[in-house]
Amino acid sequence: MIDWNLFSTPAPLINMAARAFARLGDRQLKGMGFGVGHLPVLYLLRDGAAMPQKELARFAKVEQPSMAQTLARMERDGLVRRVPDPNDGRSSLVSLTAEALAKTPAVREILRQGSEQALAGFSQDEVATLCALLQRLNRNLDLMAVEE
Amino acid sequence: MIDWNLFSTPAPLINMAARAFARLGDRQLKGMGFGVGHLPVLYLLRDGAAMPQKELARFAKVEQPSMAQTLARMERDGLVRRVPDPNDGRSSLVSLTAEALAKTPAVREILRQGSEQALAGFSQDEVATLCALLQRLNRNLDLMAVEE
DNA sequence: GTTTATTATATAGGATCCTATATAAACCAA
DNA sequence: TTGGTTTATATAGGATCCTATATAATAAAC
Repeated sequence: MIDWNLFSTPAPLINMAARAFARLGDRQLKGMGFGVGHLPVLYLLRDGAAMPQKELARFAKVEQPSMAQTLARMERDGLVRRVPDPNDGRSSLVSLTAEALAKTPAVREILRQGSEQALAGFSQDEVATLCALLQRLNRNLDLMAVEE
Repeated sequence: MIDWNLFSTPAPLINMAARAFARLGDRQLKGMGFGVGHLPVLYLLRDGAAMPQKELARFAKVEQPSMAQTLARMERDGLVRRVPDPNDGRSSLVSLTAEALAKTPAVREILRQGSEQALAGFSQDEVATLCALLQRLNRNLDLMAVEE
């Protein structure tokens, strides 16, 4: 029986960590013109690929309107470009601009350093354990979202 | 060397889990007139206590303006009440209304069930390990936030 | 081939969070 | 006591996410 305690149950701990990661990430990426919401897009289009909004939303696990807004902000800031899909008049193919693409290695390095610092004192086994437990948790949460 | 992969590093897994928890929580609490942002407030004021906004923000680990907005929405919805602090003219003491207070046991039960379902298949040891690792991670993140 | 259903985006409205800054009360030092 | 600092809230502006719904183009059915 879990007690009504903010620290003995994973959800509040995960919420705190997610907000801390977002604050730090925004702070570190700000100078380069990025925000944490851009990261899944940068990751998915890192090799210069183009893909429709729908795919980006699916891989990033955000709802379609969330991705639409993120892409609108990124387009406004010159980070992505949309070209009409020649095979589907409803769809556009999104890709990073040359400027954004050029910055992805630096973003990657910043994230690597941040992750390293956040995991200071963790053994490789502990990191692997944490990731494995989080993956199992995410699978359960995905199932709960589907049910009814 | 972590690779540029969304699933081998804790941050994206934590972000996904946090959003999944928030979606589920909002869905389950909606019928009772609550949202996930209310939870730290409900927890901290669960015994009928009154405390200033500053304390609520500190314990919930959100910035003061975030707590101010959450309380404004909760006051608008009749969930909290503010009375001027007799000892400090700048401050108000926030407490739950009788209606909100009456619902906290049901909220607690809904959260308990949700947590149980999210942790389906986890042994008690695994839950404890996950919480311990998350607590260590949060301590590191707190340190990183302080550093300049 | 027209009608209907599905699918890709867009828009509306709102919750939750953030940073930066303004305001007002309280405290403290001269 | 007055003037400067600290402290509690409030406000402004914006990012990220959500649900619900509208629009437009494709696909499927008849």
